[in-house]
Amino acid sequence: MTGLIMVKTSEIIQKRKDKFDTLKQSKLQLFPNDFRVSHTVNEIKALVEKSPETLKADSPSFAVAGRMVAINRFGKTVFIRFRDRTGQLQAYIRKDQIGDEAYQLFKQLDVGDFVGLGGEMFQTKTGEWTLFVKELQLLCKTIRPLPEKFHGLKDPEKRYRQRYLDLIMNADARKLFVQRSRIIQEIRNFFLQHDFLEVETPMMQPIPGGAEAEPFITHHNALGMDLYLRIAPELYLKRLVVGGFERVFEINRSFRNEGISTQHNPEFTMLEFYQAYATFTDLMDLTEQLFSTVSLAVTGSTNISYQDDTIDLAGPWRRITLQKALVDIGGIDAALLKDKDALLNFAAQSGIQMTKTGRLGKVITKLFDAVVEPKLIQPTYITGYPVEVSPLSRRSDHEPEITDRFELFIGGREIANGFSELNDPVDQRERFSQQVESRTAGDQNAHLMDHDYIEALEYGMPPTAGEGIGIDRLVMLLTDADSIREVILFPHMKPRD
RNA sequence: GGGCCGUUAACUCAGUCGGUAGAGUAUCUGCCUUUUAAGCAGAGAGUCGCUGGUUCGAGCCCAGCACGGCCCA
Repeated sequence: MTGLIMVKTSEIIQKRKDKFDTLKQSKLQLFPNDFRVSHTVNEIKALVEKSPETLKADSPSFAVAGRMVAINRFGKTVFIRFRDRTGQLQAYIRKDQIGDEAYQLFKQLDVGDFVGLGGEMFQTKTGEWTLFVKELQLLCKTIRPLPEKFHGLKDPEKRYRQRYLDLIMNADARKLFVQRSRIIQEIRNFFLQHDFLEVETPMMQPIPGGAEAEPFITHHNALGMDLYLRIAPELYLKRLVVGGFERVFEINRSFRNEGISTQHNPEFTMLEFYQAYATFTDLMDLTEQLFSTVSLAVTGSTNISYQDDTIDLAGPWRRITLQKALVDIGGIDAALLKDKDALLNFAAQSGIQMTKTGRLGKVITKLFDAVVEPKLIQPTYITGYPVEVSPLSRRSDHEPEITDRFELFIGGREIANGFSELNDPVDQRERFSQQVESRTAGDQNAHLMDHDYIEALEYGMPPTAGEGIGIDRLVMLLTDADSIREVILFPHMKPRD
């Protein structure tokens, strides 16, 4: 027995296992795969709606399959509810219809088992359309009992670790992940309709770039080198613009080696897109269109209710500079904004902890996160980001110390980040050099020098604007979810034991 | 990293002042041929997250740890 962990099996599961063994010994196929389905539940329901008279007169036969989610047993009859991918239907089983042998078999089945059913539709006394079962076949025997049907599965830990149980038990969870799929499909359609090309770029990168974040490190044995899981696809997508793909997008999984919270999962889904001959203001217009289109398609409205707020996604959205937002929304004296020490003083007095004391631009954006961001409930574009916090953005023609960049905030959270791309390779090299200096000075997340990317720029990237949108956060917004774990099928969890 | 809360039957949850562990659903047995969380009668089911401590005695008090939730950083 050494090395074996003795797990005490609960009574209820032990009884199921005993039943399982008994059924197996009776030569019954517990896992057949020869049942053929003629209709889904929804197809049958559509026929009920469309031509109930035909169903009554002609009694056509249906073959359906699904998981039993409820069983009401009487002496010689049974009502069951079963579910396939399209919906739920009631079936009625009578001993005098399916015969003694089949009825005895059915008595051995449990909620959760899969069955194949053949029969006709009829209406019960209460008028509910129900499948009158003529033939019945077990399609999959289960050993573990499902959670109780009335209260369902509530324990968040179990819902995340065993998402399949959440999906079986909770209609809301099923609905949410269908919504997520539709949101992503709508985004894809939108960009395809706007003549963008969908591409795939490396997830394993020799130099992680495109964002300020800590990467996961992995190792390639044959090459004998470390590689990094991407923190963003940005620098590869812009290489494609250099290559002549003037409009590209990637719905990408990216990875950041940071803390886990209701807003952060180590791997997350992002949309990035790049459009040549466009500016950051063009992308602001495009994003307003995108969100309105997706929201309308998925929720039926551009007005959504999120937590305690009603959010209007129909554009145009408010556009305001970082400086003005700090003064008007954050209540900071405009005179302080040019003075780093004065700002740090203000932060200290207001009880705002400033962990990183970088340069003025860093302090300003930190302060913004604390005093302005939570107040940006309605969609708001913030513009006028300093060059030093925007190492990949084009300088403003009017004010060289700020960039042609915006961030989008909705519901008090950053949803998107976009800018006119820096396509001057000389300026880009200088920006990277400054980042490397910051890194040497202790900023772990500052960019690394990427000579290969600069070489690409030296071959010439047309004027271009690009943007990244956090898909998980967008899904949260459109599904009224308060935690990122609610919108990711298998969120990262610490292993148990 | 810090604070607060949680972890008891398969699921959802009670558990008083520290005195041998409770309910509903589910399960099992019996009855029941139109139920809607079906009903009636009966039965079984627990390493009270883990490890220590205090105590005659701990689900309950104390300490540490694990996992989870919320908030803060």
